[in-house]
Amino acid sequence: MIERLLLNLRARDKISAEEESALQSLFEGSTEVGSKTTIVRRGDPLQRSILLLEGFVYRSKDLDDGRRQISAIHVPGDFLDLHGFTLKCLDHDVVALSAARIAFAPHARLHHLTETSPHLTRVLWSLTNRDAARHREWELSLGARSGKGRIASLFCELLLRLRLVGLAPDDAFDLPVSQTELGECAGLTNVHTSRMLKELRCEGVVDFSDNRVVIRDWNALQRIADFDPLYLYLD
Amino acid sequence: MIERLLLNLRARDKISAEEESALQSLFEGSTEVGSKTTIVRRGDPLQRSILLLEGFVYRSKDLDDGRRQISAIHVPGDFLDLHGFTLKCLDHDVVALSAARIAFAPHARLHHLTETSPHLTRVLWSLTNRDAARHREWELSLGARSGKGRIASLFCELLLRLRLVGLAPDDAFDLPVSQTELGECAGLTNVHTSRMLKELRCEGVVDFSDNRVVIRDWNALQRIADFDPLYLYLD
DNA sequence: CGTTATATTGAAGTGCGTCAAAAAGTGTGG
DNA sequence: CCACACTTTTTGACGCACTTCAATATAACG
Repeated sequence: MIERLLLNLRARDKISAEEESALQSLFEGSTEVGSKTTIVRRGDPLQRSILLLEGFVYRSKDLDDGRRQISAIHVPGDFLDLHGFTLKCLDHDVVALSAARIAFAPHARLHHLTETSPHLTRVLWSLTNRDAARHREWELSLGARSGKGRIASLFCELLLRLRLVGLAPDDAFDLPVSQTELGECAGLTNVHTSRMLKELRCEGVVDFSDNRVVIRDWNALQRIADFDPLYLYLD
Repeated sequence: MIERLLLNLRARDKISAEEESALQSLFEGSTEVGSKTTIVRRGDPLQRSILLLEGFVYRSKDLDDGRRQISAIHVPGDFLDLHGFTLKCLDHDVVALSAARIAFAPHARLHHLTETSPHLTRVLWSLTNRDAARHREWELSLGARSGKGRIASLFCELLLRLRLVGLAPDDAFDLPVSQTELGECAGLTNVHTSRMLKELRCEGVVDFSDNRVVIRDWNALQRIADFDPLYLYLD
């Protein structure tokens, strides 16, 4: 069940067999949620953290004028709200992009883990720090990259993250987002997102259609994004 | 020496007297660094984390075309690179905005702390999670707020953070940044930053000049920013 | 087969960038 | 104290990336 989480963790740290089973026992049974379900609501008190097993999920924040910003996209093997363990509530919503399967880690068990395994505590801490690193890269995108560059950068990031958990064996992967949602990641309107995707497609760089990203020219995509994977801490 | 750090921590958690001295003993002697000094360079291997005692510091990332994005501003009492303890190196630079005084926490001591105090470990973990929450809010700013709103939002955030550590007793505070640097926080050019500041000044909302922010109409500033302090987790 | 989401395209508007020059401030050495 | 160089701020004119509005097309679905 936690294989993909382990792939994530082992990209940076050694996890022993005993530690693996300690992690395993963090979780109680898994659940299915439907597409567009709000999994965690901003401000709600939290008693558990959630691991994404299958499907795609985003974090988002809203402004009063109706504008919305997606601040992260989560792929299988990601914790959705591990930061909620120390923060007690979230400053943002967590919403399913697609149908998803999730597992719960009660905060009491996480607490017990921090009391008994300093190493695993550091490993989980590190996971939330990698979340933050991706937030910083998105700040760079939103503040400094062109529209096309933001989309290219997002595709580069997702390819590497999905490849790590075995969901992008060749240079292609499923991505169940509408162009509107993609625009909400990139700080663009759906209209402009559509235009930028068309350009990327016509230039033979990347093709996004039918909820699937097919990368045709990885070097060109990285160049357009000015992509440097250091921030993903995948070694 | 760590009074301001403690103010930060105690905004969310109880810290006992023994814990206070455990935190105290994390640090070895303090140092002065000059304005514009790069304190930590992206990619460098790290053996210690740094606490900001006095002065202002930012985190920044660059693109090849010369554009730069500041992803965070740090105020006294902030850890600059506590995330470096688990990440081993940073994905961004850490640079002094003004002359600054810093103290060092060797990673060996942080490691020891995680082995001996689960509670303090969770408390420090929480600090990095609050960093990430600010990153998310900046993503919202950069992706969805207008130029004026981004600047207003930044001023709102800094007021509350500085007030917490006693550096904004009334609705005003020192902020040693140029308009170019302010623009690099907000994803704006120095020219447009200047125009937005002029508007805010002429509307009687906030006055930024001589490296000092004077808030004239706190309600209007919050309204322009669509500011909600939940993400600062100050309770 | 209609009904509703999503994607595409066009035309026009605007917030912000770019370029350039002037004005104001800051520091240095004489 | 002034003279000088340098940085920062301000202002104007113009251009462009992206938005807005609106219509059409395409796909998804009961």
